Amino acid sequence: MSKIREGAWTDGDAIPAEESLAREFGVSRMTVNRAIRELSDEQIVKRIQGSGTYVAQHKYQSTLVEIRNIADEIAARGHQHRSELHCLERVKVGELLGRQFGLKSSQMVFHSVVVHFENEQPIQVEDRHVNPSVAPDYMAQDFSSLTPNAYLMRTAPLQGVRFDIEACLPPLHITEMLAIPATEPCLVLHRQTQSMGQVASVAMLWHPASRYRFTGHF
Amino acid sequence: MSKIREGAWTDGDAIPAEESLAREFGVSRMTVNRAIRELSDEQIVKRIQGSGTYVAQHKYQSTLVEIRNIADEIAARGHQHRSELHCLERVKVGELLGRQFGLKSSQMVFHSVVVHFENEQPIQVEDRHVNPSVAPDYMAQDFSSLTPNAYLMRTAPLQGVRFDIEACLPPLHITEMLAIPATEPCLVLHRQTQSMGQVASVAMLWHPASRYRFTGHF
DNA sequence: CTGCAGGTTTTGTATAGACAAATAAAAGCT
DNA sequence: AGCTTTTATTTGTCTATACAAAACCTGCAG
Repeated sequence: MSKIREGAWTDGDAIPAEESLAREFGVSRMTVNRAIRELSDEQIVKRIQGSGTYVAQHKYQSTLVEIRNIADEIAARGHQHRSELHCLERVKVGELLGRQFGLKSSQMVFHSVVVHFENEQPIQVEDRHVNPSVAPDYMAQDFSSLTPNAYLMRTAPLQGVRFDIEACLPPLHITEMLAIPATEPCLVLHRQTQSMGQVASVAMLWHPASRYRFTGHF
Repeated sequence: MSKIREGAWTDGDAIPAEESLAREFGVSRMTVNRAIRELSDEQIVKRIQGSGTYVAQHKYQSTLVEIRNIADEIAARGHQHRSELHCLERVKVGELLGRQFGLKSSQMVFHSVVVHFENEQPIQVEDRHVNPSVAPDYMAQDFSSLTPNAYLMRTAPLQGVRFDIEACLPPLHITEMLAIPATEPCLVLHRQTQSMGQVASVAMLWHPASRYRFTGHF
């Protein structure tokens, strides 16, 4: 019953009351209520109890990119996923990373580098540092069968994520792992996850520009 | 009536039927129905007509990037926005773009190139093609005071957006407009907007890697 | 055992009615 | 006029009922 969408009410203010709409369309008020409530959920109209409902002028042009676990993403495309562990070690966190973790620069964290393949083509280098107080058994995992991401997800309840996406010319060792020429830029996703009140993990995800893009629709 | 949220049903499969929940909590089935429908909207449970409702095990680690109008974005940072019109013309749409618009390759579309500045530093090249049947007055606008984006938003009701983000080494004329060296990659946002059942606009937004990133949190 | 038919369960949707809560407008008082 | 009180309007929520649609289960026939 939402033929109201195409309705030419496109303006800044009021639309008829529920009761009159119900009479007009020959349906009950509950039905109109639900229809309008759904429009309200979609930010298309704004309802004010006691006053009326108004069409929302903003209609944000906000489009959204969804960022998921790389293994799930590849599986959703119906492709084959494989990963290669290049490095798994304990290292000093250092100054810059220490600030992100909220640790002293001399403290130790886990560090892993995993290359993810989609149909045997390298598509992501996952360079990750993990807070040992959140995932003490990190070093004992078999990351060829379970991605670090999936392990952390099941081990530590995710509380928050901060991330940003940038373009970058990759350093040499990244170009080698991705098997790309040194002149090809990368899409880099930085992701910092929080769990149990601490920074659980700081990851840099490198994707070759020629083989990867973030995509979405609305 | 959604004290079901904290409920310790956290598992992979089924929860009681609406009727039994209604009896248990002493409310009507409609109320239970609405409560569960809202949980379903939030992807917390999955409902299958004729079968039952199941708690969704995924609980996606989906983090979201929001993409907005560049002028609003800069204003939100408290910085000064200015734009420079480099090109405004009618051109043949060509084959590749024609497919995106759903037009024959000989038909004409509007084309504009605008450079956006944040605090007098070039931060985005907006290369845009517009379907004249959606915005016939496009050429008559003053794009130094109003961004093409904002004009289209107010002229044509936005129905859908498709986009993707990629890293790219820019062509020469882009590097000149952005005042960056030829070796610096760009973050490119392709955006295709739909309005009134047609493709209204196809835009390529070029950002210098050193001065721009998409960012978000959750 | 297999396959089909029919009945049962469960969600999806619509209806009419009732009351609460918030806002807006009108009336009344000083 | 300015303020308060009352009244009306409008949305928010819940109830009890009814039927449709999809999935599941059971029993029967072959």
